[in-house]
Amino acid sequence: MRVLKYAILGLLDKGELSGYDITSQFKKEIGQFWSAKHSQIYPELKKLTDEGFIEYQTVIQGTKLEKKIYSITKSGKQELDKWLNTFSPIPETAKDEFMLKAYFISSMSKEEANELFTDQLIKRKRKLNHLDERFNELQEKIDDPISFDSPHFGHFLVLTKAIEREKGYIEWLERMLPMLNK
Amino acid sequence: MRVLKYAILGLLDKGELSGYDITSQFKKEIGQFWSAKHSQIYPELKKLTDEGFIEYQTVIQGTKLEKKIYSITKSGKQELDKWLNTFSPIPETAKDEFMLKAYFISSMSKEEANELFTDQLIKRKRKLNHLDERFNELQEKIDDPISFDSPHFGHFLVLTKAIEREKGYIEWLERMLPMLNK
DNA sequence: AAACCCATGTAACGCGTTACATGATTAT
DNA sequence: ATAATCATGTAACGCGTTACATGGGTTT
Repeated sequence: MRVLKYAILGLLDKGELSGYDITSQFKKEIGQFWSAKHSQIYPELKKLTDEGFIEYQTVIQGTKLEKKIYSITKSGKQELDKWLNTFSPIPETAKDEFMLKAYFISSMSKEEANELFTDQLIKRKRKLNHLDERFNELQEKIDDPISFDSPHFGHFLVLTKAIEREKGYIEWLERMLPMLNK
Repeated sequence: MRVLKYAILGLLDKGELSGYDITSQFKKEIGQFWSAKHSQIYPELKKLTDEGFIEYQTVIQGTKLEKKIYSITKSGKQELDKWLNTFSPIPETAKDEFMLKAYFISSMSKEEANELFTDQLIKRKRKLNHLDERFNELQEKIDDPISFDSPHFGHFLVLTKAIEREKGYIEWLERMLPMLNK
């Protein structure tokens, strides 16, 4: 399916970026739902350039350091739009290693299961706190209430969804934990 | 990380299975959170046998059809327990192609975004219905209320979590949709 | 007879991570 | 000076999907 291809096209449609910048983006906002390492990104950028979906200018940073600033082409924008307007089926499987362990709870003692779930709850709560902080930072940047036209609307969507995900996890863990305590 | 290794060990710790049976399991209960195709399972079974974590007997079905019934060894059970008792960090990224599209909402028109979100909502509701049906089927099999000791507790955990996941998705989509309508 | 399910395997290819490799620039 | 960050690439390996390949058993 080459999702990375579309992830890069989507990022470049927001603005010009270097390979390094793209790597950085995957560590931030969209990183909750998609990411890739630089070792995968650089070859993909080369491929997309060969295919004519993106192009670049070489820029000198300082005196020697070269960087390539990529931008999306008309052909690339068309390709992106095609993907954005494709309705895909929901994946059968959303892989989650913790839930795989949970499924095998009959292979654990009650104490072991309790520790596993408690550890997961702590980590999910910590993650929710981090996301809440980021949401507060976003709130300060936007003209409340946010709307479709805000340049931060995409960020708002992924942040609220990630927060929903963690809250849902926490709620479920807290609902299951009493069954592992007594 | 070889998660498939542990998925197979976990399944075999519940009972003896053929490669075909394991493939079937991934289409059912645990399929919401982990799965693999038979083309990946058969080589992995061979590898686990070589490593001494599982073993098999050949059984004749009918007159000619051979199948291999696998079971976990003591060494395999130890390996499984080690994994079950390892606390892993929450993954930074839980890949979700729909959310990647959502992040690129600024590349869509309001109408396109509305259609995308509406389509997703319909699909998530349909999935929730299927999961609810499966939950009702499970309810009939168990001595209500379910407890840690029930042989269906693992199934109960993954089903309730999958239902929570879909409900959370639906709730979030319904919260976002008004911003794409007006 | 045909369709569907049971049953096992391999081959080719693409996706993704870790490690290898190098060097410039900026902040402390 | 030193550490952190910016910047780009390749190599090796493992994971995962699609397709190729074969055949037996059961149900309609």
